[in-house]
Amino acid sequence: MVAENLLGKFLVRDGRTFMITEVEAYDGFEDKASHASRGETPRNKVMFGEAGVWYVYFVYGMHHMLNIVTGAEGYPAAVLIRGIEGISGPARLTKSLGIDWQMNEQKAIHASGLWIEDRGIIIPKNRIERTPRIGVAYAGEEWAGKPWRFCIKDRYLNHDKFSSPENR
DNA sequence: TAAGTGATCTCT
DNA sequence: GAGATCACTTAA
Repeated sequence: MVAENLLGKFLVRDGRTFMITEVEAYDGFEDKASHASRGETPRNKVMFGEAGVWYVYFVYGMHHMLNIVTGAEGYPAAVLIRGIEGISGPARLTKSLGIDWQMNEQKAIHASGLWIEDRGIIIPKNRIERTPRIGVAYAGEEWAGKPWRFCIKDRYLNHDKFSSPENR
């Protein structure tokens, strides 16, 4: 799965690099927790496009969320970047990196100012925690219960709010 | 634990 | 057009 492989890669923004520590997958037409589950709309159309493109949207009247599109063209899938080294929480992440709607539909390449680098770090399976996704209870048990959230179990990363997943 | 906040989607 | 909802955070 693509989501799991993003752990340990680096998010690069304006010359600053941050290791990705927490992600969630949203996959396919059936996934009731995904914006794509009710068909293509102006907002989610980027999820249906090519992989390697940012999907940024605005929720709760104040927060931007950063996702990377992963599926094949025509198949809606994306990974929500929920946390990076030193920062936990998807909205805090976008806020501190200055990411907003302008990044939506941009490619994750150097020219866009925001991209992902593989520096050869491999996170051992036993340091990866799998849990249900956060904040998607509305999707019903079947989909909200899917263990599609991945984070690095490392008490020395994200120690500020690392225990927040249990709070749900 | 609840309120804040506004874009987006669904239904009139 | 109106009303409900929401892949969250913060302060208490």
